[in-house]
Amino acid sequence: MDDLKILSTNPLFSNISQNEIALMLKCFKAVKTFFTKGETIYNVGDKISSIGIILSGSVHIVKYDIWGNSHIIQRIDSGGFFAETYACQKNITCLVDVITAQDSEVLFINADKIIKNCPACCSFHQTIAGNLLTIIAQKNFSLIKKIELITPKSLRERVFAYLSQTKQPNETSFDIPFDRQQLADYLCVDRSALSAELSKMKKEGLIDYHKNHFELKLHP
Amino acid sequence: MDDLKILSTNPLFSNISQNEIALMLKCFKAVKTFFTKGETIYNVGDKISSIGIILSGSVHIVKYDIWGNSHIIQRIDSGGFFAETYACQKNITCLVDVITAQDSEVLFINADKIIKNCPACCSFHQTIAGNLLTIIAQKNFSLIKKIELITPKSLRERVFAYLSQTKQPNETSFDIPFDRQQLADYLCVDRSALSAELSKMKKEGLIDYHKNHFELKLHP
DNA sequence: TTAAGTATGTTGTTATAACAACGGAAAATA
DNA sequence: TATTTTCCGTTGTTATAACAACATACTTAA
Repeated sequence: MDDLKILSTNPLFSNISQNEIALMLKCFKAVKTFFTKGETIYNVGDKISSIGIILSGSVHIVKYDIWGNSHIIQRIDSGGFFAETYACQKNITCLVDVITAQDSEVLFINADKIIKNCPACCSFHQTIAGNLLTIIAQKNFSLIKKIELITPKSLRERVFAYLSQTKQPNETSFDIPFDRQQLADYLCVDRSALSAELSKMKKEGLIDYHKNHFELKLHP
Repeated sequence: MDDLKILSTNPLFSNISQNEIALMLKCFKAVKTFFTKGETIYNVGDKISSIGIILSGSVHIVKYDIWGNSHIIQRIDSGGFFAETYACQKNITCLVDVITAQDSEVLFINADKIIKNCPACCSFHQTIAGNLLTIIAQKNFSLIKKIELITPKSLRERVFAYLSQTKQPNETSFDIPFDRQQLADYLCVDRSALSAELSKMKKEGLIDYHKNHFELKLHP
């Protein structure tokens, strides 16, 4: 069964064997549902209790602005999952739509089933609960770093924030994984303005760089 | 014992009685430690495995910029807790310092103890694990909303983002909990610029407001 | 090698928000 | 009520980044 192979690559099931996964899906009463392209899986306003894992296909997370225009804010492909933030909380309603981008198979797992132990108190049950916690904590961490990046108003501060996040401790010289346009998108600034600021910083002796290789010169 | 009363107000222990809390602390091998004012609880670079709950006193979360200047980014008072994001992940190191702002008593609970069930498989153990998950998911949610607020570059878009986050569905008229200065801080903009933009939007017929009461006029 | 295409840097203009400074209204206090 | 303080809006100036347009490498393919 191919589904188990896909699930075994999912961080939710890391350190759990395919045999154990199969057992858990029964225990969780997980439900596999087929959606045709363009179908809505979750709606704005929904109360959500299940995490969705994409077995095949892909979905879009769609957000509406105040004028009613829709914007795709995220695309999740086969093997990915969604709604974990919602499913772990009661009393909140969904702020986005989840819509299939193609014909898709989605596996739903009720978050309560993960949190509450089955009577058998099986060891892999603890593992998946811990995995879920770690996943959400990781997302938390990356959101915090993102906020640190875009909170500063000035372009120079954002560049410094990014460079200090990216560099390893005790290293001043390092490569970044973005080209200029990607870095500009990541920092939510204009590319040419970024280039201009970078070369200004180089002239002032604050940094040095060549292509993707950067160096911080903090004590000139 | 006053500690139990403080803990029972902590969201980590919601729906758990004081008697049960007392039992759990033993089960978790929770450690209470006294720190004098100015002592460092966690350092940048630390591997962290325990959540800290403040029984008395308060702590500062301190972040260093690239020049080595320190900034207090959060203050946590008695009853609050910290390091939950770090304690739920292995393989990451702490990016901040945690320093006591006054003489303080802190209770440390190893996150693994919460995740992994005790042999007794007690019911309140599940409750606290679920609480922890909910807390982190909630934080996640509020971080996402914060990012939505500060991602738009223009002041007007930020105002719209805030108003649409704050209004109830199917309501166009509502109160906001901030005065102008607080709202400006929340949106990371200048107060007078915010006032100017708001009155421009009112002139254009997009919104109406009086003090804290706002109305969205989307279809003029 | 030449040609085409892409990534990056540079310059000048413009829009926008920060900032400073002030005036008036409302609220709090005496 | 009188006085002080706080809050909010307004105006003008300035700094900054977006934007457009172009120049210059560097890459890739013909």
